[in-house]
Amino acid sequence: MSRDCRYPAMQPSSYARIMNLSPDDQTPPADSDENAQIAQRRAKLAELRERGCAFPNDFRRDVLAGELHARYDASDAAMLESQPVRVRVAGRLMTRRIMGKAAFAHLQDMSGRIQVYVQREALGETAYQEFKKFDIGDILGAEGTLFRTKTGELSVKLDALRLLTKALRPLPEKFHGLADQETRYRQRYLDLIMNEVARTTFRVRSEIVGFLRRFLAERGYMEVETPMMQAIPGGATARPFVTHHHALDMQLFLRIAPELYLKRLVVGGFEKVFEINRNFRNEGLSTRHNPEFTMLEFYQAYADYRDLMDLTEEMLRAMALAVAGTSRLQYQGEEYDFSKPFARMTVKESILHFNPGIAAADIDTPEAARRIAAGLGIALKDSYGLGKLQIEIFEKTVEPMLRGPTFITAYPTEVSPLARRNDHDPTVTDRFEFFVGGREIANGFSELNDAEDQAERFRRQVEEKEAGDEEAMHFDADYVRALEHGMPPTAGEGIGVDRLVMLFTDSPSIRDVILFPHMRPEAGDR
RNA sequence: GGGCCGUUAGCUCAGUCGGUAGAGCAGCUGGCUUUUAACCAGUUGGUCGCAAGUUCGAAUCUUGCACGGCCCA
Repeated sequence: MSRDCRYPAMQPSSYARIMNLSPDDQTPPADSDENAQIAQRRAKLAELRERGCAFPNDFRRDVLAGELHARYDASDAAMLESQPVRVRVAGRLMTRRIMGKAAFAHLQDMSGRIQVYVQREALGETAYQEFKKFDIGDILGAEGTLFRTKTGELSVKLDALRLLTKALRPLPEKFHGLADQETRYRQRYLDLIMNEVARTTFRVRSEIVGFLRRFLAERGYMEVETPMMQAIPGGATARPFVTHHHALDMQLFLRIAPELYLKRLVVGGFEKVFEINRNFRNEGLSTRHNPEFTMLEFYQAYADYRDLMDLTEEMLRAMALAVAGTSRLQYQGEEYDFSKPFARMTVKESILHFNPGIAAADIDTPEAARRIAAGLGIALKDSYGLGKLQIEIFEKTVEPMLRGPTFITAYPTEVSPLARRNDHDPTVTDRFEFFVGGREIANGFSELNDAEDQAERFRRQVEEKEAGDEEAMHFDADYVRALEHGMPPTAGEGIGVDRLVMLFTDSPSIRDVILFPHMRPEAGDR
């Protein structure tokens, strides 16, 4: 590695030609937030350009910071001295302490940080002066020998150091890091550079998604991808985003769920399928809702909702151990134990359990349930039947109370247009939802495979849509046709991946677990 | 959609009763060859979110708007 640039310097004129700049205007136009520090860095970059070595790409590292710590943290100073280890590391300059003719600095790469020791004597006067012009945030390549400092930190004594990428903007302050929530979301790269918590959160997210894929693949499920753009949005009750296909001159919707396509695949003979992908719902934003969010959906023929509850319990218990390393998850000051059997209750049982003042008769007729719901201050529409009233009461009084892992079963048919009716009580479906910390994490059911019943339920949804319910479903004739070809008895489930990641990373907001959460445009961007 | 809170230097934050804007970090200059929030001395840097209003005078008071946070629907 040479400390000088290895390419002959270009003439300013040729540089200007390449960059398509006029000779008088070799610096890009200043942004509105330019300041003296950025100007200084631009000047340093311009100098590098003059020398023809602004953005080299010939440096190759041979080890990561984390690997060095893993291998040599146990080696003492004498061992490192007697058996010298040469290393080439690269990373972002995060800290620097210059003491005259020598300096310490930390380089940060994807695995962590390693301290480097820069001496004028070792580098030579020219390279050392270059080093002093580097800025926090610059990307450097360094080569040297491992040693341990007086205070015991594993470090690299450098004999060569190069600037690989000039950073034009200063990083946030080293001690407090980046604290502003808005900037953390809008400029996630800064959050990731500065905050270990952010890096950990998204590594855990990646581990969870990887775990889910392996867990399902090991059990014979096949991963598939189904349309994100759909002519008829289906599979959930939600308002869709609308877009337009120009060549076909037709309206398309971003999908609100993959469900109907995955079940078409079960009809087609792919009897165990899953998809991990984005859904889009045109709703408000909150700490629990992002317009696009990630769902796992999986379907299995010759299974019912009870089989899926068992599978879910096994999945989450194994995930806790594999990802968190414990079956006791800490979330926002509460602890949830995934090792014990998960609680199971029906909707009606749970309402009675958490409302000592409500008797079974109070939620068995529409009139009584309406009185109870109104008494709870719930806004009611005339169209609400008994099932919808029960669910409103459930969501208001029961959901927030479901702290530990809990399955709720027997959802009213009225609010479950895609689920199979219960054989003994046709007013409810063979469906469950799974809750932790008062939040719905999963939703699964024995699928409705009666094409005629499905057609009837679509018709009822269309009536509600025509009555003004923008979330009600469309009639999907092709889906009914698919069912008419015969779908084996099937169970299916959706798991909200973002909410799962929130739980596993102790994140209070869904924005903390989505790399680039949706934000309103910044002022001046519109 | 409603309520409350916030927006001041690149970053983290002060700013009293309305009286011409501050610190630390970062930057710049100088010193310092085992530091680690390095240290010592000096120093640059501001559309006080935006726009109106009140006032002799507004970061500060009022109104509206924008963006964000928390809570509620």
